[in-house]
Amino acid sequence: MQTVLIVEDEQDLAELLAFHLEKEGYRTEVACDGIKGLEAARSILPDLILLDLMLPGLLGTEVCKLLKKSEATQRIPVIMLTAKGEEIDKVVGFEVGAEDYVVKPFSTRELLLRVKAVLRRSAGEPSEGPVITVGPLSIDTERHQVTINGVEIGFTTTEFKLLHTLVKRLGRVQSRDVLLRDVWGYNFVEDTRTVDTHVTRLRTKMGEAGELIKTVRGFGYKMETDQR
Amino acid sequence: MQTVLIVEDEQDLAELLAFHLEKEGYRTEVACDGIKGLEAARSILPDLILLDLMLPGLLGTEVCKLLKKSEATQRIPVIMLTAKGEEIDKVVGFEVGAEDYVVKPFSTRELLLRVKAVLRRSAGEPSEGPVITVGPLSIDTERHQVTINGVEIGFTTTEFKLLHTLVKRLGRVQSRDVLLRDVWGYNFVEDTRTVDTHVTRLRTKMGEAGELIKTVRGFGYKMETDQR
DNA sequence: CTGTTTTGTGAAGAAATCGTTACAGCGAGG
DNA sequence: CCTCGCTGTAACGATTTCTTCACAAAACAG
Repeated sequence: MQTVLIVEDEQDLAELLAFHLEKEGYRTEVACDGIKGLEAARSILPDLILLDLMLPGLLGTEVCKLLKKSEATQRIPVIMLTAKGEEIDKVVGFEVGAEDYVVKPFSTRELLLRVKAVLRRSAGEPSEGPVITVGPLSIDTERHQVTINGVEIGFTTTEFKLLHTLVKRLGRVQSRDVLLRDVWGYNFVEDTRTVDTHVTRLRTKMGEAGELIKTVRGFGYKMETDQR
Repeated sequence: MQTVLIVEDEQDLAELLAFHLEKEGYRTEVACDGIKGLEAARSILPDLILLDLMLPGLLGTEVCKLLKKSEATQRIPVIMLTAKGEEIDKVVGFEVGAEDYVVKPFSTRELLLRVKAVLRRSAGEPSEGPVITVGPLSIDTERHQVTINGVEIGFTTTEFKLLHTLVKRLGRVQSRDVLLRDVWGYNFVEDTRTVDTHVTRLRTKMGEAGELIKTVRGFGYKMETDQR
């Protein structure tokens, strides 16, 4: 059985989360501020942490950074809970190293899906460090720097986030919907070519490495694994 | 056929929703206030409830809480309809255990998509992992990849969905109607050879493994279990 | 064995998706 | 107030993919 640590100061919400997660068969622990969250994480070593961004005592982002610094807790995946308008950019840009994030108010369904997805994944793959490399492409999430064959390339914020999201989910197809939600923060959109346009821009800037981004017709895009 | 209960006091909206849902092939029931909604839910046990937040008589949140308390209705998913500005911030759906929520004014399309998503999930194909294997055939839904004896084969969107559906329901015959509904999203169709054509293409691309797809004359197609 | 129904299949027109370019709005920084 | 860079949208082909249709093949019933 897997354990989920919930770090959230609104008691109601924390309880609800715990309720739903337990209904799905997870064991849960709750901590109501940043410090306690950190302590709890270190002592019980949960399989996943749901971390509120706005916390009394110690901000969620700080907690997350600290977790990622320590050997013991480094590999525990973190899903950030953010209110709309809070500095999602930082979380997404991944100066913080969270696996995923969800914007409040969110639906039970969505959160549970993400929890499941993250847990399923973390079973196999090691969670990566601050620098991710795919073939000739290397992206440093802390510095917001991308190099291809050692040459640094300038990307805009949106481009970087898009690229990062694709790389982070290496090999897995991301639908336009998902990308719009995770990169752009749109909650619901019908039919836009925005993603396509940005992919084109990415590919152009990436030169040859642009071919790493593969179109999956009818579904979305994915970053090619370099193994071949 | 699945039933959706609509609990909404604005008659116009309720009718509009009912109309669209029926067009999509669902049966609908309408209740115009909280009390009646609760009664209806208990007597007809719908597969899904669309629940307005602001209801005369009994607030939507209360209705939802009560539903979740009772054994019989506990598992019925609820989608909350909330007006903008209503205390969504309190994560309306959450405190009360709703599966999802939609903010008014919403597009019909959006609502329908959510309804489908929720129902699909609760109708529960066994929540399979990302990779399914049958004999020499292996399909990875996350990567959108199919391999036969280790060799990757390219499938188009529809082909992939069709194959996935057949594999998901291993050994069970799927009628053309069902396939058209689940793969193509068509609701009412008469006599089309589209499915046949696609099955042919699947078989061709699959080579020897194509024999795994069996024709059940007069009924439809099924994916053979590999034991023999 | 024969007639009838159902399924397989190839080709061609119809439709959908995607890549790309151009452009206008917006905001930051001078 | 102006300029410049970033973004999202629209538009237009170019392809790819889907659907339909016609006919062949196979299964079935009597």
